[in-house]
Amino acid sequence: MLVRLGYVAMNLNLENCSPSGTITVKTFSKLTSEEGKLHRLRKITRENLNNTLRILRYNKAYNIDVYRLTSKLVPLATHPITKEWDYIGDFMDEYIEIGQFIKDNNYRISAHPDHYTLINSPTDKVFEDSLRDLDYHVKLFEAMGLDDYRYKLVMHIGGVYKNKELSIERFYENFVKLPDRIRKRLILENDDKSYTAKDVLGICKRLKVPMVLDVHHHNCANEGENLEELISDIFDTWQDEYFVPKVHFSSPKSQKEFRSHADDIELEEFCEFLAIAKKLDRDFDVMIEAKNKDKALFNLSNKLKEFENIRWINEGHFEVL
DNA sequence: TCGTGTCAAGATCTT
DNA sequence: AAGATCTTGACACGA
Repeated sequence: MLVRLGYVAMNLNLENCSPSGTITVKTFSKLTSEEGKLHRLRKITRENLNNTLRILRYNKAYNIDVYRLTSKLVPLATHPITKEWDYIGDFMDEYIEIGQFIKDNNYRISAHPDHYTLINSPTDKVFEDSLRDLDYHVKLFEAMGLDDYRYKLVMHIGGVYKNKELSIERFYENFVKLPDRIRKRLILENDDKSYTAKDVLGICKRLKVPMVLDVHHHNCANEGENLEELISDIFDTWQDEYFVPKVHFSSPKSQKEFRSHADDIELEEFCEFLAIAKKLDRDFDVMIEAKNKDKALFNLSNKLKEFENIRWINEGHFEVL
């Protein structure tokens, strides 16, 4: 059973390498000339794209194949205030270079629109804004030349709006309404409050969409069902996919702040999950979601070296025997 | 330069 | 009905 590790957006080992630089609307609005505004947006975007490439090269050096792009690559991209700006056309060369690097190395790259993106909202405006945000993510992937069967966007189901059943129905309705080029990118993840792994599994089966299992979220929100009984079906949602199943993993910050992410990954917990997954013996990828980002990945990976039943291949790959 | 309040966005909980 | 909270990294501003 081969397992690959990945991390999210930021790299803490590289200095001055944020891929998420931005500007506030307030500051942006204070700029007087159109030229100055454009200059500022372009400067930030150029730095973000450059730093993304630096991170990807770093990943290459350390054999890390799995990585999530930040949603903040382009500052204020979906805000009406920048509507006139062609953030794709202005950086076509950079997008192509990043995309080519990803494809040349056969990396598994994803993105995760944030929790304001809610396609099951009963409010039209919220749905429209969400559509614009999804469109932004998809445009970036398209500009990078990343196809829709390998390069996915992970999304949650959304709000409950006092009636879960109706809200799931509205999710189905709005999901099929999405343009093909957006819908085909989407895969779904259980959240830590509203939609449990069991809920999302049902939705994924019906829509024939792969499910990302978030182990920590499952521990936060479940109705007594355990992973052993769900994981086989969850992994089966990846049957026809190019990549193996993907799992998100984080550890609770504390007993009191259980839902918050800890700095690092708790080894024991992680091994418990490996034992559950080992029963299926299917390869899968793990997205490490810890405050210490890449450092948390290395911390975990180094500890796994010590185990007899693990054949450590490199920082980003190991085999469970 | 550093510390801290604030920031595009929605939902949900609290009052 | 209005306001606080969630959650987050980074900005922005004032000391």
